[in-house]
Amino acid sequence: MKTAEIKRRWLAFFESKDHVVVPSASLISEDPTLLFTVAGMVPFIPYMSGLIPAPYGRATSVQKCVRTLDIDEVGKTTRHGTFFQMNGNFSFGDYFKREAIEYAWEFLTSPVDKGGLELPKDKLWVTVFKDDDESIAIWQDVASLPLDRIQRRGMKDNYWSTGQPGPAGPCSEIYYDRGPAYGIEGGPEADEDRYIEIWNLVFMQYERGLGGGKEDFEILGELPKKNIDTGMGLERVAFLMQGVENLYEIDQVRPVLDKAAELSGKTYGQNEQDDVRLRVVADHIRSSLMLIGDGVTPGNDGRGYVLRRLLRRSVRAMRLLGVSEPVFGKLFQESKEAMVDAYPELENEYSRILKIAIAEEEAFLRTLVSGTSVLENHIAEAKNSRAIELSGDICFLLHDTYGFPIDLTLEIAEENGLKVNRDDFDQLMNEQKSRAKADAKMKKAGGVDLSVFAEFRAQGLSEFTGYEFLQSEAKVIGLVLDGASSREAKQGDLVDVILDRTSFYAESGGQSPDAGEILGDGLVLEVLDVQKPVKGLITHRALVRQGSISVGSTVMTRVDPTWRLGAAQAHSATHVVHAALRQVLGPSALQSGSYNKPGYMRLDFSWNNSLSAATKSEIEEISNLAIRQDLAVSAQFMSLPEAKAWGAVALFGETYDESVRVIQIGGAWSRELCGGTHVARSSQIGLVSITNESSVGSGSRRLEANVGLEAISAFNKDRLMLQEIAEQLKTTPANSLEKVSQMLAELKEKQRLLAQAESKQLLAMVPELMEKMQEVGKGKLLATRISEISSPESLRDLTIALRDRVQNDNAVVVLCGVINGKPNISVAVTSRAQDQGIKAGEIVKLASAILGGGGGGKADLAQGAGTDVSKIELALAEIAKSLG
RNA sequence: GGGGACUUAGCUCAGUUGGUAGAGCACCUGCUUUGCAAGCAGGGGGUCAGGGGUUCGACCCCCCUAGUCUCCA
Repeated sequence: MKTAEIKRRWLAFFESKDHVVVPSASLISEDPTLLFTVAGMVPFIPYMSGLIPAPYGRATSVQKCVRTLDIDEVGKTTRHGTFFQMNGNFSFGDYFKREAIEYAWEFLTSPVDKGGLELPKDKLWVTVFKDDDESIAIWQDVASLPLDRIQRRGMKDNYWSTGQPGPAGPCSEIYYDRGPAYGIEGGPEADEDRYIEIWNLVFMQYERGLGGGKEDFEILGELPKKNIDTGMGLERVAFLMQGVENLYEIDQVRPVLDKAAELSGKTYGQNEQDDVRLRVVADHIRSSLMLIGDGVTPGNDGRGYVLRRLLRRSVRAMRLLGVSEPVFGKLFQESKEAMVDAYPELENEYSRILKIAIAEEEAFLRTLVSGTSVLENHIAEAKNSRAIELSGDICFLLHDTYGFPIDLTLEIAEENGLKVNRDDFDQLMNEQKSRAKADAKMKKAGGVDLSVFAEFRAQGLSEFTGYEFLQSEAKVIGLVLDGASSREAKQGDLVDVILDRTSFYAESGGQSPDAGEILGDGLVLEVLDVQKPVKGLITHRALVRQGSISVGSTVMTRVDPTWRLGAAQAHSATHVVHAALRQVLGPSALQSGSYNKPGYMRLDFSWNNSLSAATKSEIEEISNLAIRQDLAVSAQFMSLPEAKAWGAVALFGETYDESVRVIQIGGAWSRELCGGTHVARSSQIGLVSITNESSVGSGSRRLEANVGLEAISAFNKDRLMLQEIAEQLKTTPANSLEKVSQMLAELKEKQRLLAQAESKQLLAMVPELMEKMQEVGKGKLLATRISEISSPESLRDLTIALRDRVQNDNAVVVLCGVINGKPNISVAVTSRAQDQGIKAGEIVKLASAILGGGGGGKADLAQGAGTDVSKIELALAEIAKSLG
């Protein structure tokens, strides 16, 4: 049975059992502490923990997941994949153990023509928590399983909790017996490779307290609402049903593996090491495809870095298989075709996905080239010094600084007959890891407890009136002082205010929060920040200026109209610039983040090269043209599929409800899903002026612009500056540029002429100075004072010129000159004199000490300076004496 | 978020404990020669990313800023 077919059956089965079918959430987790959606239940966590009331009693989903913790195990085992799909059914205070077990058994064992999977009953085993007699009874009753196929296991295997206070409970797992060829008898307790876990049923029934980790804690009591959370690994079931050996050989993955084998000329199944590499490629390509599809772009931190690693590991594995040409085009094509049945949206996204993948492949091939040359240098060096191994710090340097993978270092070193000090490398690697971890620990201390907001959220959603109104009458639902709920806040308090409705916009979608006041009878609060700590709940962080505020009272929210206009201008400008950007660069230039506040906007987007000045001007021009055309800006609510059919741009990492808000500027000219506040017509934006374009890491660029009045005042500032420059140059602003380049050219020419004249002058002095050359001891010495010299460089050049005249003799040239009122000395020694043990550096040291300063140099040339001009003759005499 | 590194001629890059800024390619001139990266001789081209500091003296050491690469969390 095809993987996509198992998925369809799953959803149909639970839909028939009155479950709401919830589409897979994005791989980009809504929870900021998680990089990715790592399990099927992640999107339901707020409902499980009670933070937000569940909108339905029972639900089902097939959730895309990415987990990279065991990335090094990929390809080596049957069941470690970085991308996988988790089939789940969930109950929020609705059904419990009996139904959960009944549904699971029915789905697994009912005949194919009845919508089930028809797994043979005698191959299924079950584990339960050791004290959970209730579950055992249900299993016997529902499935008529003999007791010897139900195994009791302890806390470690069959008890679920998050590791922290909150819901917890026993679980029951279903296993499939692959048969005696795969291991010993004795059930999952004995061999988890023969008996493969396919489904985990979690019965959340207790509230757990503090305590160490996942095994040692106190049970506080029963949960008021018991939940069911189950997860069936889609890939595992698929590989069992498809009669293949592991998850890399299922229909959604195998074609990539085959293509990689074809490209490398390898035959799968002949060599274990090559097989692992082929599986790594197949797994990583699929994960990358899905991640890019959900809007992740390669980067050097967070999610982007995980994706980059997956892509680069694929390139590395291909290279170890003997392929060094670019291959992503072919591999991604296979992966897309294998996945598109289950995820049709991949078809539309594919050209964007491929572009991003190929750009990363090219970038990595470049770093491999430069890394290879560094490695070759070190190998040559090691061979020259007859070393037998490459040191660990060189391998670490290659990995850490040049991004050159250790496996490739090992391979290439081996080809050159060198070993690698792997222990030192691992040690350095661990040091780097603990550094980063220690830092993360420090930063994490600032975590906020959101539970205080859960009770307010349970009373309902905060209504946002700010799209239509700047002011709203509202009732005070709650106050939070120093993290604790409070009845009242007095003058001077900094308080979080929760209202039943508000005209204040909370920070989201890149738009900064509204500023303004909350007013009441003798009451004035200055609103400093507006946030949504929990989905659906708006809090106002405010300072009580006058009077006091209490729960239950009626207040008026008043947004500062000037602030709001500025914010709306900036946000609409962001949409306009985004549309212009895509018009110029094409649809792959997708916004990856934004920030805007009155007068300023910032837009991050995926793109590989810096923008030329012409491109920037073009974007700016299109933006301002759209502003001048006075396009209508409208907002309307519709379903997500409707919005997508309209071609509205959805931004990744944002989560959208069933009903989404689409902002249009000039109809189809710009359509984006957005919850922000906007101007009514594009002309109200006034002006957009791009100030800067820069990189935020490889593959990601940032545009910044001034908006409205800010743009005009920035222009004014520039104009004033240009005027001042023109005045200084005694010309007009229009002619300033020409004047400056003219002046620079002139200056350069003058400097050139000056240097020429000076060197001519210096050379002219040579014959005269040569006459002062004396015989001292066995050699020649020229030690004299120069009257006219302008710089230490000239003094040096002259010294060298003189030495060159006697370069075949045993000779020393010493020149002293006064520069800026200080005595300078320069000494040059011919090679024959150096052979006699004469060192220029020592002569300078001797002289500069007499002159009251310092100096030094090498054997052939040295320079120094001092403070006492009157000592020059003495110093020269001492030099002559020392050489004589 | 934390670390490592890079930025030198139009291009690719050397520059070894701070003391004369270099090579190859490209360019210009001349000679030789008429083809597959031609040869020979000569020549032009540098705010050593920008700014500050230490020093008699900084491409080199220290600090800041910008751009780029890279690893780890």
